[in-house]
Amino acid sequence: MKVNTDPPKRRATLKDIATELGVATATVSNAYNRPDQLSPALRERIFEVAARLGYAGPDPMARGLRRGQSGAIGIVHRERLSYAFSDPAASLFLQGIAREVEAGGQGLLLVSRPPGQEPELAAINSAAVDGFVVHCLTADDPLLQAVLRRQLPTVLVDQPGFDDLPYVMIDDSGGARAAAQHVLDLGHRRLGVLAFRLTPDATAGIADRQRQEATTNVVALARLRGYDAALRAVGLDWHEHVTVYECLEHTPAAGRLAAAALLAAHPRPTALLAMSDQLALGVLEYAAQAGLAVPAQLSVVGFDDTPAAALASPALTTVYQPHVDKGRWAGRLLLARLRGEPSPGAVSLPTRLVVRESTAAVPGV
Amino acid sequence: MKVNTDPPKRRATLKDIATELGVATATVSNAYNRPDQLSPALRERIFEVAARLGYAGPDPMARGLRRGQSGAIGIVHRERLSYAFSDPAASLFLQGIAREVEAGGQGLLLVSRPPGQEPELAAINSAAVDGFVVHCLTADDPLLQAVLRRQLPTVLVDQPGFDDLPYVMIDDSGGARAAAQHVLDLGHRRLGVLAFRLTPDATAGIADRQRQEATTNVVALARLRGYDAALRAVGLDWHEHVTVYECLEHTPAAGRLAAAALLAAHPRPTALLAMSDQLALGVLEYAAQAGLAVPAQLSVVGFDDTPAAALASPALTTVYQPHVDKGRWAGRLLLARLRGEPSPGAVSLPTRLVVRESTAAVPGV
DNA sequence: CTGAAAGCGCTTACAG
DNA sequence: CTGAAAGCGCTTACAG
Repeated sequence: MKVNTDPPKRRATLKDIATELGVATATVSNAYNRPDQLSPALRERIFEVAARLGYAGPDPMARGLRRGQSGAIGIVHRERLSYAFSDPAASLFLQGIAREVEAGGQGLLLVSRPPGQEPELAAINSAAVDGFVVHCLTADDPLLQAVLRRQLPTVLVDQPGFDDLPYVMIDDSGGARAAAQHVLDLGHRRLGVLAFRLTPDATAGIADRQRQEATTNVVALARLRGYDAALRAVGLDWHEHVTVYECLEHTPAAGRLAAAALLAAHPRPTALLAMSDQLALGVLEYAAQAGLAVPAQLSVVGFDDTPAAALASPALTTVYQPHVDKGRWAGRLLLARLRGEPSPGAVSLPTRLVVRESTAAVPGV
Repeated sequence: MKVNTDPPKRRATLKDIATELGVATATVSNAYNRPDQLSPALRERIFEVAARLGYAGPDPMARGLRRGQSGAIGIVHRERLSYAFSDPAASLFLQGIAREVEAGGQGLLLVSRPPGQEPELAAINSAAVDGFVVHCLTADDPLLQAVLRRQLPTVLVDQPGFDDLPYVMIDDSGGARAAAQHVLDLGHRRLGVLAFRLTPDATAGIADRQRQEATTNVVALARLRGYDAALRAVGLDWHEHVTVYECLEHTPAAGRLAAAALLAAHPRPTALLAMSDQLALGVLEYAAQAGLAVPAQLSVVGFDDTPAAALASPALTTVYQPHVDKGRWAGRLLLARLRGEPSPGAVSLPTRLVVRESTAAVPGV
């Protein structure tokens, strides 16, 4: 039922109500924000007029400007906006943040990253938030620079020790080391690694020694070092025994491509270590399609232990990391800063090798 | 490296830069927003001073107030914030919205819903957004009322024809009808339905005739009617052949509870129709644990066709709905309103029965 | 319990 | 190409 047939005009404001009622705008504001500051009767009259005038309630932007806070937490990562809902590991992590943030009634602003350079920064510059959680950006990423410039409380995830900002991370090198040691224990000596992008400007492909040494991505670096530590422990030389392929995306499709390239080498690697389950799942797909039996002819290890790892066939051997907890800690650390409460400056969470069906002894050993 | 050793003071503003440089604030503003309005040299000088003063860039809130827009889209649903990342169907839907929204550089604000009544509305009242996408709220839900009061461009999802707002929905009744007809064709005559909450104030349990007739949840209603249509088509009476159990949450755990209640009846239902895959997965879990063979002793049909449906064992027969497309359309409709472009007032998307392994002929027929 | 005043930080016509 | 002025809509001390 439409009652109002007047032409639509500008929206009613606090002031309109104040004028209508002959009171100060402060009084109307108080009706909304401090009920104890005026008589119940007056408050009622104010709400009545507000309803009649179709007042939408105090404008969040004006209130935010005045109060100096927005009530939202910004989330920034390298990928497209939709990645937050499509990548299993990202979803788990964000679920953790959400759990912490929802308790305080804050909103979660997923900052967009449209293709192209300038607008991408613009999204960060124009995000009306009280603080940021930054996921997995390298120190030299312009996105991180843009966030830093905002000078808002910020917590870094998977990016330790930058600019005195609090951070939460996992034991990447320990997890990677356990993964490599596992296949080494099984007798494998020719290994392939499916790595994340080593630098922000990466291109997909085999990463040679020089490329590996240029790595700025701390997560990738920690994991490479972890793998290497396992090799050293048994006296094996990294460059002699390991080929690294750099993947641009965390998707099974990228994993398939990497597997194809890695397995084309002679002699062929007998074990592939992937830096994410999504990539490892792609290896499984490629192997199935290429007629390579896993684990009989090829061992595969993932990283993350997302739900899909256990459901894959064969079930994926992988490194568990506590995604949800990582998110919760990121949320907690940021909320604590926002409230001026004390909190740890850094949180490091454990990882753990989960052995399932995708790894076995190297053939003929 | 810390250079600044002064005590921290208030953050620099446009005005500080203008004063420092002896120009008008408008000029500084133009340096950021309209590069063509001033000489490159002056613009450079402005940025230099900005950097020296540690200016964080134009304040998003002030800019938003002035411009009358925030650059963010608000998402509202009934569940907790983290549900967006934990429920597979919700994730797919949000992924669709994100895809549309990211192209325009907007952010996505997930509006929090802390427990309790007042603060829950407060979150909606204080969300600095340009418009809302409202997912699956009944017409009588206070949350929806709060959104409407904001008088922002809004699109409704799975909630048709309310207050002239544009909406996108799926063919719920057609999908449900196909599901019921499928089990009817297989000879089943005693059916159980695992339904969503029928009204906002629902409690979990068997919903009797009166309760069913009180249904305000349009999705649940459309599906109940769809199931019923299939029964009518073969001359069966609804209340004689169907028991409905109302579930409060969309989780396997809720599905297990419902299955336990539904299957405790004598004679026992031989087919269970669930309004979501999550619930159906719970039925599968319960059946496995109770030693009931699916589909030999019990047929199960889901709704959604989330990825888990195909991976379940037995693979779940279910009704496919285009979650991602639903999100994309919701995004498109809202963006079109925001831009003043013409767009459809309503979009209805098809559903489709996907027969897999969880349904079979009723025993002894 | 109520109200006048200042100001949050910016952008936008508009005049020069 | 540059600048003075108005105002976006609100909240917060503060005075009465």
